Amino acid sequence: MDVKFSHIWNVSVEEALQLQTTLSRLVDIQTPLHLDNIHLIAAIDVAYNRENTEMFGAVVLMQFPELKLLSNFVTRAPIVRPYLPGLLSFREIPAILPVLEKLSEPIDLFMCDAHGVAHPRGLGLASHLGVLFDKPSIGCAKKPLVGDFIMPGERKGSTSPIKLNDNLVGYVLRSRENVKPIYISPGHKLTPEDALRVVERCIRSYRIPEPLRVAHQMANRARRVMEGKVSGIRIETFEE
DNA sequence: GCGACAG
DNA sequence: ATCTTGTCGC
Ligand SMILES: [Mg+2]
Repeated sequence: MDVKFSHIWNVSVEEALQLQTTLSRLVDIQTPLHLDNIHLIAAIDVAYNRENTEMFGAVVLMQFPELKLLSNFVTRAPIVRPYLPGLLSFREIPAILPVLEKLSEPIDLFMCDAHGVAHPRGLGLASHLGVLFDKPSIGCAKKPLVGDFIMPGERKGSTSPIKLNDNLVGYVLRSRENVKPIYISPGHKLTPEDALRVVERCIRSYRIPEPLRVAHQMANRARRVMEGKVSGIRIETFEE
């Protein structure tokens, strides 16, 4: 899979903010998505080691709408930037970029554990990734970042709009009855309603949509398996 | 100046 | 995000 736009990642905070503003002009949340043409979803998540020195990324390919796990790709990368609210994409995208560029499968849509346009400058991680690869993307976060909204009803399926400066940027969705809701916003190439529809169809029995739930598990599994190892060689330590 | 603040 | 066992409620 090739990127449409590419830019350096080791930039200063000021440059990162400027890049977001520039790239946000390319974001499209107007063009409707034809659900019938969506067959392959790539869900992405990243896990960290306890020392906060390494990231383990997972890209899970799931068949839609059957939600059948097709494949999983993992990566390992050093943490080079601290976490700053609003700049998450500059920290996590570099870790998974290598895998995505090597993928040959025809990805129809990205689902990310982050926000899309519900972001201070309209370019959350999901939007950033969507623009770079020129593909539809959805942001599905566990906590709000910006925007105004009221809590949806306690019943599964209840929703409430998220507004940012009078603009609709997403929906809060109660994916499970009496359980904290999730925050959905389009990343790129689909509308807020489309993003909500896709996520709703990805909810199986848990709060987190199946693709992201599995990606989260795979990222953590990769950490368990790989951390402590060096270039594929198992290192064992024994006490005196 | 204060509070908010994805992962 | 990560550190962690039991406990309460649906
Ligand atoms: Mg995550």
